[in-house]
Amino acid sequence: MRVTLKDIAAEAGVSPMTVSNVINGKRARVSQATIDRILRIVEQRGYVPSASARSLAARSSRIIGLLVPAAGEDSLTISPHTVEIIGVLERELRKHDYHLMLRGIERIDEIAEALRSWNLDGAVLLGFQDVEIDRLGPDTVGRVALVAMDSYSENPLALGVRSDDFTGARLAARHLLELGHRRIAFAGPAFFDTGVVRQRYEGFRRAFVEAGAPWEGAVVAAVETTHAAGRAFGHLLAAEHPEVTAVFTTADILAIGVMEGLVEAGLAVPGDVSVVGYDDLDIATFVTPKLTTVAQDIPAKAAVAVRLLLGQITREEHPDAAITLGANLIERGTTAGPKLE
Amino acid sequence: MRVTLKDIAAEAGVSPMTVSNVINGKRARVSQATIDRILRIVEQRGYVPSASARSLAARSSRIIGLLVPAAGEDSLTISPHTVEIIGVLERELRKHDYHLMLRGIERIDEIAEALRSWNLDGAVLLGFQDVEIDRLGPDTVGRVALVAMDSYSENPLALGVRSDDFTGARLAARHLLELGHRRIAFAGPAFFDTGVVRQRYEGFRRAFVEAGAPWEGAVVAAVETTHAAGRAFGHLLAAEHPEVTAVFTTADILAIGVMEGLVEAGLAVPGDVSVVGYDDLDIATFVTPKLTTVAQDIPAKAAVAVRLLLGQITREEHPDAAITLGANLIERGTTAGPKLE
DNA sequence: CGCTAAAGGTATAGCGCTAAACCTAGCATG
DNA sequence: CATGCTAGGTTTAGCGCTATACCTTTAGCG
Repeated sequence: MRVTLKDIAAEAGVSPMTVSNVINGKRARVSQATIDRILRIVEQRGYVPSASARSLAARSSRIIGLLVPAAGEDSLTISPHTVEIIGVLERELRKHDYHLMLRGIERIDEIAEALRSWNLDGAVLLGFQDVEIDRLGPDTVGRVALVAMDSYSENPLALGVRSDDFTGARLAARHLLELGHRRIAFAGPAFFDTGVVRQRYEGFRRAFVEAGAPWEGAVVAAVETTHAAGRAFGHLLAAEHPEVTAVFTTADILAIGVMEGLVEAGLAVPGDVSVVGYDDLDIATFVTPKLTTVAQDIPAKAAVAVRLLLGQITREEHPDAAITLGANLIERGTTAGPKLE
Repeated sequence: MRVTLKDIAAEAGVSPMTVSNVINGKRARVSQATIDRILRIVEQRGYVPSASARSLAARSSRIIGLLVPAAGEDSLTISPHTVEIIGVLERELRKHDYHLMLRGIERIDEIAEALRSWNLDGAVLLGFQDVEIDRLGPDTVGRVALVAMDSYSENPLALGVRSDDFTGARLAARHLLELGHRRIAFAGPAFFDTGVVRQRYEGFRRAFVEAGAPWEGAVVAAVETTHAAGRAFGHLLAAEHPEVTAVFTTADILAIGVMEGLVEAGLAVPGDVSVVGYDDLDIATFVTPKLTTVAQDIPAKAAVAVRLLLGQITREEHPDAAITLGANLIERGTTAGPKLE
């Protein structure tokens, strides 16, 4: 049989409530002698509190949900970028004695279900579109602390944490423009009207304005964030857009696909076409030449998410709203001046 | 206030127990009319059962722990290989209405704590050493279903699921030997005496025996499974082992590091030195030339883990013990015959 | 001396659910 | 007619914990 609070209490000769208080650190009204005695017995008997009983009685689970979109039969698409976030989230939460529950979300209303079923104290939304986050209402969310990674949604129920995508893209585009490129492609997933991609798109445009470069030089393409789609886009560029001398992509994996596609089509990187990625994942340095890319501080992003989450949970106040971290360009080997004709 | 079973019961004019039975699919002794009425009300009121109350009353949480070693201040080291596993685990478990709780383990006895605190129905051990798994006793584990990924531990409390590492390494080594290589390096983490690495090491040796090649030709080195360590090893090989014409590594990331190190030292891959990786991750095709590597069916591995887990949970029987899946060699561009002198 | 306040607890009443045992009406059966 | 069986439920008694309110004893103080 399980060792319970009652057992400890009986052995220590106090009421269960006192043991509960000691274990939960509410020691103001307990004598030091009693505290020591209880802790010794707890240790000895290997008592571990029942989390379910706690959640039930205290109406708080100390679980944070990690909610990730799951497309039907597919398993979760966890990008390398996401993995790093998960690792840091777990560590930070564990430090504060919270637990992480991973849950794939197929339909958006499963969010509410997940939150209520487990009495989650909070949740991190990872990889949702802004439109989906916009849809969250007070009825679904309740009094749960919510943080949305890489979101620009204005929904006050889910605080956004993101790096400065506008600036990141602007720096990348400026870099290409300064190198002398004028016909530049923008390749990213098809959500130009909202969120992260929108920001990067706008940053990209801004650089053109700032450089006084004609916007007609830009080729904007919707390309899925996969290696395969990037490769196909590389082929397409080579075949149908010979005037393009540089490509900005919204993800390293996409950039690497594009590189491969271009090379297969007989073009050199950066000799004929320059390529810029986004995220500065490890893989950026695995390709030859090494990928020029925009770096964001992913561990910091995750740490901020936890801070925001716990801020909402412990103080009842709703903290300062969305937080935006920096982004900067890492120049490596895939960018150079355009070929002189 | 939360909508509870009682509320539903009151509205439907039945006892809470009947509602409970209907919701849990134990409908044998309930009339169809009552079932329909209850389900309609549940739907209408948006009733979501409280998981904590359930766990407490039923002594079963429907949570599976995903336990991963966490080295102190570092965040979880989740390799790309691991990520894929996590995604599949989540999907398979969700299908069966189980949930996944991610937990970093710093000291081995935290496993017991995690299991008991949340009343876990089972757990997947990901990334532990065989020696650690060997140490798990019935007292720590209790009646919890345990599956250890990539383990060769004989501990009957934690069923191993792995691919055939012996054969994988044997195929890789045979490939190199058949190409004519005789001075071959084996590079892998320093756990030669146990588990996965042991199997691969033995498979590697076996290939030498089978080919009638002199074992003196082998150079066995302990190299951490990181890009940086691989790169350093590449340098070392070039400087101190010019006789070596091929390298077998226990991980793609390591192989990629070695490639980079060799190239930096002025050697060509595969012109001067052939390289073989392990896992066939996406990154294996990102490098130039593309990496020859040993592939394992990772989704299948995860699916088997879930099957084993649920088998233990639902039927009380302990299933058939460890399961080993296949492994096969993917020949790409990093292997060729040794240079003729 | 009477009163207050602090220290150090305890008692009560759930949290929301489920396992297990029990109940009852209605019908068939020998 | 006594009996058993079945369908369709209900009752009881917790699971292990915590929030809240309450109760003593002792010392301090004017």
